[in-house]
Amino acid sequence: MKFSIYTPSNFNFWSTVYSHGWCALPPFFVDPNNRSLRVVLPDGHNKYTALDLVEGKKKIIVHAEGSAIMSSSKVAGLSSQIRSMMRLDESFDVFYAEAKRHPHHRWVVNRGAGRLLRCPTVFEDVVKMICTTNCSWALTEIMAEALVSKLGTTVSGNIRSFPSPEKIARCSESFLRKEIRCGYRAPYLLELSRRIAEGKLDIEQWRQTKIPTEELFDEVRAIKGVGPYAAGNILKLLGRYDYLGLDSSSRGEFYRAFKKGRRVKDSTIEKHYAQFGEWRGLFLWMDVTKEWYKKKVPF
DNA sequence: GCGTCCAGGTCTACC
DNA sequence: GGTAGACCTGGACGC
Repeated sequence: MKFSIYTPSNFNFWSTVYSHGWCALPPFFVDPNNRSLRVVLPDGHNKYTALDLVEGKKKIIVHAEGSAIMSSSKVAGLSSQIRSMMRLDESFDVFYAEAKRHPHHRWVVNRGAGRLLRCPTVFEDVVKMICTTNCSWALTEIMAEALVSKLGTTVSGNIRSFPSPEKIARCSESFLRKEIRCGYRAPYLLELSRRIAEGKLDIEQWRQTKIPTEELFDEVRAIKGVGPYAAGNILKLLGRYDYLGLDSSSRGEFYRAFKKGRRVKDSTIEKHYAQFGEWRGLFLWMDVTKEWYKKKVPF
């Protein structure tokens, strides 16, 4: 079975898929032969649906495995999750208007960049973000792969889901350290998962909340293992771009692009991006990833 | 093959 | 409020 999701005129499928590293972390899977992105979406209590997304003309074509007809309510639920992941319901008009004003950023408009792919759940985004801290990207991939292969639910064949908070909450700290290879991050992931599983923390409402960004930043920072870098980037996935979320690679890219490789203080970087107001974090990310669009985005 | 060193963010204790 | 050291892993490097 297949169905379609119509997209805004300034949406670019592959620029969104390759907007950052998430598409390389399971259960996401980019199939270069079929030019598709596989996603695994939660679908009720401990049930999951695997879907292949393909770029269409002004739409995303969604292929579901098998020929069984889905109910309209199920299609609506899956479509809603995909719209959220692809950021289809957020307005980027102001962002693109600002990008047009700066010759250095006109490529952003032409490439349809700016929408950052996110996971079906905030929980998956936060866990993966913690797994990016203080390690190489290769180790992040190892941790994500282990979470899915050892704790995920089998959907079909070798396709597995990202584990639920309840599934991680039932693990021992030593299992997370040794089998998932998340080392000292184990107690952080355990505490987060247990608080959510016990109903003491609801982070899924972060995508809808109207509270000021500073307050939301403090809430995100209150999670153990989430410092300024991780919180700034989690906020970007929540549609708030007021924080830069600097790490070694984004600092390095700034030094290279604007200071001829010379190191400068973070406050200098912050001053540079202050001109972009509430979009500053996204403009920083555009500068960090500009070269990706020439090298990494295949389509 | 083995040992050592380093890079990568965050937390905690201490000043 | 600022700083130092610990946390853990993979990779690079020298032997």
